[in-house]
Amino acid sequence: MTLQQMEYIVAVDKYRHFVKAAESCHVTQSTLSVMIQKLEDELDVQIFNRNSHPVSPTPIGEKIISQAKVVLFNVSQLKEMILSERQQESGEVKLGVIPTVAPYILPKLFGVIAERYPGVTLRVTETRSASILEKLDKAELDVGLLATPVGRPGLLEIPVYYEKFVAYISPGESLYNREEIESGRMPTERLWVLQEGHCLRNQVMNICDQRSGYSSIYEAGSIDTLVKIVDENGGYTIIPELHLAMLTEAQKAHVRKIVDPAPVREVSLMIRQDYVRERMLNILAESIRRILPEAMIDKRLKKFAISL
Amino acid sequence: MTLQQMEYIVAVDKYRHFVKAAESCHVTQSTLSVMIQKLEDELDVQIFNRNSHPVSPTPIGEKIISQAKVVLFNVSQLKEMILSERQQESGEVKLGVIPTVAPYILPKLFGVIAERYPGVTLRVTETRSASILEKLDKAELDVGLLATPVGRPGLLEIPVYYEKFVAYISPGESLYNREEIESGRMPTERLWVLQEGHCLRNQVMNICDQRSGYSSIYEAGSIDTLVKIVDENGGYTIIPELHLAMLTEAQKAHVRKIVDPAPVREVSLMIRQDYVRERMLNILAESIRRILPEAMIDKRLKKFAISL
DNA sequence: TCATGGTTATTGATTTTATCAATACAAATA
DNA sequence: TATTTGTATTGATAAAATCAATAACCATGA
Repeated sequence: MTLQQMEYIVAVDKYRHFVKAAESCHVTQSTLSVMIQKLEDELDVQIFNRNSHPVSPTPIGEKIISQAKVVLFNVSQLKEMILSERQQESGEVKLGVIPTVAPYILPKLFGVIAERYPGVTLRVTETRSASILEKLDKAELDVGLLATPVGRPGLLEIPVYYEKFVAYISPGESLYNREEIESGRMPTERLWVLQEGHCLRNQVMNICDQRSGYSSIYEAGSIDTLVKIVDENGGYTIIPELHLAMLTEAQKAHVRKIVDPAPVREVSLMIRQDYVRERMLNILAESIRRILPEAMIDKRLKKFAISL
Repeated sequence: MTLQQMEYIVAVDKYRHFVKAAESCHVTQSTLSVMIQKLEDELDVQIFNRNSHPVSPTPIGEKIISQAKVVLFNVSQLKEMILSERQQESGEVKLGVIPTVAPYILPKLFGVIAERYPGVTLRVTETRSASILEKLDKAELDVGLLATPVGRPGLLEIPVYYEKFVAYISPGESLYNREEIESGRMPTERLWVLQEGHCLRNQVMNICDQRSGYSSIYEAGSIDTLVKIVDENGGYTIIPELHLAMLTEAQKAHVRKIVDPAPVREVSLMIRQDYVRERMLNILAESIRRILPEAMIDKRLKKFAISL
């Protein structure tokens, strides 16, 4: 029993005439005759009555034809579904990602997208929050991936994951001896932070003890550099959870959990309010989440999230 | 796109392994590989990701597989439907038919049944009502076809059609000059009727004017004979509508409508109350009705029906 | 880095199937 | 009885599915 045979019996039922039905199927009448007989043999039922003029389906043939139509309908649905999916799952997306997220997400994201959505082309710009927001405004970017909430008029935020912060401490520091560090007990005197303009800098400022004045005068350009500075010069810094994977075993020993409360940043996809490719957004969100550990997607972390 | 290919992708999705899936489909792994690639080429989508281990469907592949399952389910439904229909539409039926119905129904009934329900074998006995009822009681017959209502305990009646009576009058009779004859104006003096035992005899008695005494002393064994008797000896008789088709053109001129009210007999299928093959009954009823003019199936005639 | 085992892809030969053109056959019509 | 209209049959051919063998790929542990 084949789809082709089903098309043939549906055609003969429609035209009540083998020759006309054969034409409509773009085959000869003999093909139709043979194939329908074959089907009748296989199912061991007579579908058509060739004695009556014009040819007509038997009672059971009518039921077979009607079910065959259901089958063919679902096949056509399948094909249409593919067309519509492909349409929605293809095209170029201009994505802006902030530097303190990019190194943890992008390398795998390209692979996942290429593998799962071969029709999608990512065109990524790594740049700081302010620049991403501006470019979204000007529609120079389709989507941004950055720390939120931002609350910018005309733009929408779609939270994707929540990332905890940890402290990276030089063995010389007094904090080093604690197993965990309470958020309120982090002096800013020996703190290294990113350059002005990185949103992570502001977040770090929020975490640390505001009573003490800032005295660390060196500002780094990337988390990697920050860590190296601490290694060389002592002091401490605050780094996002995902950076742990990039530390050596020796460096991991310098990491301390921050608690009470554990600071968390919310990372979201951002789009213009008039962005219409909802499906593309889902693809991005799904693909990013696929890269991350389950726990980081948990919305319950949101309550600890800090803003700029 | 073939059903076979759909089975293949469903199997690969199930086993996540080409070799195992191939086994389950009773083909080699190379066949599966080639066929699935062919399907992917035709649809121009990647259904599976062969890089991941174990092999896994792409997002669109998942949708395709799930729709393919729907199609395959439809096909299996079709096959099961055929099995169940064939079961219900086959077997032998012992049918009893009264003599004043048999000649009009049976010749075509055999043809219709053979053509539309090749699995059904009719075994027909032509005999009078009382004998049919008896044999139904003793389960020597499965179904009876006779004039109703009978109202016999343990038996069910399923009305199939309604047949008018007409008068067949010798040109010598005074009634012959009327275009139509009122039921009440039919004297029994010159009336020929069937032998005792034919239910039609009783029905005719009911139609005719009861005030006059019966004087016709000859009783015929069949409608055909009755008509010939009238042709040869004068007088008149009453015959069922379906007999008209058996008259010559000359004889048809001797036919007069009976009106006010037009007498009608109800013809029904009868079965034992415990008869279980409901489907077979429908087949018989449908096939009989297929033989008759539309008008005779009209239930509105029931109100004119006469009983024994 | 190199084998190794497990997995899928490729290939050429072979079998099976679908299709066609031509023609036979059957039924209805004139 | 011829004729027309329609379906079945048949033998040849083209297309396809399948197989066995083997290549290519890839993760993983030595």
